[in-house]
Amino acid sequence: MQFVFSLEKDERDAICRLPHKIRSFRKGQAIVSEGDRTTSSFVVLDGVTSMVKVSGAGDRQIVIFHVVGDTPDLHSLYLQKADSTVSALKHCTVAFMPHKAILALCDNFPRIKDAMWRSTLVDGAILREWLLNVGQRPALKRIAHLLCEMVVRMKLAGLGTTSASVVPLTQEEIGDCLGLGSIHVNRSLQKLRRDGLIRLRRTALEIPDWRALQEAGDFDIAYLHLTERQRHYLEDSDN
Amino acid sequence: MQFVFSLEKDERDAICRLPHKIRSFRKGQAIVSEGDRTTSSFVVLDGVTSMVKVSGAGDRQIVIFHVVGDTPDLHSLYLQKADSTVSALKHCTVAFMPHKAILALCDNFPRIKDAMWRSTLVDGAILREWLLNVGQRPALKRIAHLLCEMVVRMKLAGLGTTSASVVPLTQEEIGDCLGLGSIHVNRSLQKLRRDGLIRLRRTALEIPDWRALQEAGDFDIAYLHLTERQRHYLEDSDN
DNA sequence: CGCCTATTTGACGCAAGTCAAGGGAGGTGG
DNA sequence: CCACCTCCCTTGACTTGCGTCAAATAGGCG
Repeated sequence: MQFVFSLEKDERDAICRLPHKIRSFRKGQAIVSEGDRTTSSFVVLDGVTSMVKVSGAGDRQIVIFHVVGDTPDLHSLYLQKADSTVSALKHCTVAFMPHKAILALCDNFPRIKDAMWRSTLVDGAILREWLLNVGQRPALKRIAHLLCEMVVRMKLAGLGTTSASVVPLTQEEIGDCLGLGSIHVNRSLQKLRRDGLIRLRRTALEIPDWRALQEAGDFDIAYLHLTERQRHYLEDSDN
Repeated sequence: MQFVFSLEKDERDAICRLPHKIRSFRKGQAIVSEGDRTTSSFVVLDGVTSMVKVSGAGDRQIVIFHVVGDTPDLHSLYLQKADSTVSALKHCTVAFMPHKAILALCDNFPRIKDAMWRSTLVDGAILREWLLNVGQRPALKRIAHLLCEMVVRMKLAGLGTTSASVVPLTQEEIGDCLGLGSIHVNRSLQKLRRDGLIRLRRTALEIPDWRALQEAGDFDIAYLHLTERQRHYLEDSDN
């Protein structure tokens, strides 16, 4: 997740010099489809992407989302065939970089390779927490938890703060993240509002009491494995 | 997952020459606990391990299991603090290898590093499928799916076949994998039996019709990202 | 202004959870 | 070798969180 920021200037420069092709995607458009064999990975320059899997019955599960600076399909470096679809949650622009160039870069800059590996490991840690969330927590906590993660990760990407942020998901999409129906999501959100834990109007989210929401969502930030630098960034920008 | 088998002899030898300490764990014993800062990773030599997360309310979610040849906590190489607990599902023996030695090995044998990275990516792919399973599929399919994955992965590890295998989990543990209560697991297993999809007596599992069970569980093996070699191994040993 | 998509509300049904109480199979010790 | 103990598994009765169907309302945006 935003692994770039744990690197030194020369390393970041090297990444920027990678051959790349910039493309934009409309909301809902697929960037990589399940079953694809890709020869390049991409970094999100703007917008939010979701990784989705579909069951045989046609039900959709969003397994993770990514924001500016993230590299959603880095795993395609080693896993030939995509096992899920990455698509744009809102209008996105991304930069594709050929696998070959990335691998060559990794050879020249071992620390970049390490940072990339680490970033895929953090995605794994998020996945584990989501599985706990979906498997064990009741709807209200699930939603609160998702909101917490979203706010933190958006803030790390320079979008919004802990007290005022944006939810780039429709209620149906929230349901697809959490294994809930959209109607139930709606009613649960209303309860969160009634309890004074959030104020939410359309996509604008306000959080009157950040600590209270974290508790309601059983949210412990540890699983995001933030670096020293990221943790400071969070604290410093906390009003 | 069993990344060793995609390597050449000299590479495997180098891994075997790693300094290591062998230890055994009783069923239920923790090998790594959430919050631990470890300085070594381990490979499973015998038995089955589970990675578990616990919610604030005390509910347990098994997020992945590992069998002989797997390296459950390779991610500790880059993520200092364990975000989940790894424990023995049955009596286990494992070999601990210091991080330093592993990293040095990675420098000398880049292909080992790649294989290790890849193996953590496959774990991620399994996680995604589990999230889909728990989030979207009804209890019966969830269980059938889990059984399918278990049988395949055990078989790859040289344990059991597609038609006769062993389930190293109690019904309660199956429930913890799937976000289901143990009573419901019990009733669903009975339905699978009534439908002739499985025969299960204690831990001994027989599968009369492998294809039928796969369909019942909406199981598509693609997400395991088997190597050429693994795929051949599966086919060759099919009765 | 009017269409389209997202949110909201209501009524009803069901899959899965919970509580409580047997039953069986292995292991252990006397 | 039997008796007991301890896990698991099984069964029954009841509850509930969440899903589903259907229809109304409310914002964006062309």
